[in-house]
Amino acid sequence: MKAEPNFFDKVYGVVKQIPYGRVTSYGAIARYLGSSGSSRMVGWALNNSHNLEDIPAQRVVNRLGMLTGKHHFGGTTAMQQLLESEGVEVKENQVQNFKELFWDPAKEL
DNA sequence: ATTCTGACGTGGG
DNA sequence: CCCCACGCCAGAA
Repeated sequence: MKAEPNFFDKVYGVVKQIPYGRVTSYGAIARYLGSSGSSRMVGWALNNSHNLEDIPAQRVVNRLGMLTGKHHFGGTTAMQQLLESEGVEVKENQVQNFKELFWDPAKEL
C-alpha cells in the first residue's frame, strides 16, 4: 500500500494542524488541496473524521463562519461549546471575528 | 445501473 | 441586495 496522501487524508492532516482558537473553511482546505471546486468532499472527509478523535472538526466551518455541521457533532451546541471553550466566540451558529480567526492553510502553510 | 442528497462555493439574474 | 442554479465527488437508497 502506498502512503500516498489521499484527499481525505490530506484534509485530516490540515485540520489537525489548525492552531488553537483558530478556524478555517471547507473551501480553504479544498483550495489548498487543489480541489477548490470539491469543497463538498472536505465536508465528507470531516464526516468520516467521526472515527478519529484527533480531528478538531469544530474548527472547520463554511466560508461564512457558520457552524453548518454542528448537527453532526451528535449534539445541539456541542460544536459551539467546543469552540467557545477555545476562546472562539460563537453567536447564532456563527463564528464572531471569523475573519480574524480564519486560518488559511494555503496561506499559513 | 440510476438518482439524490450532502459539514460548500461561486456566479449569474 | 436577495434568490436560484450549477459544479464537485462520493456514498447510500
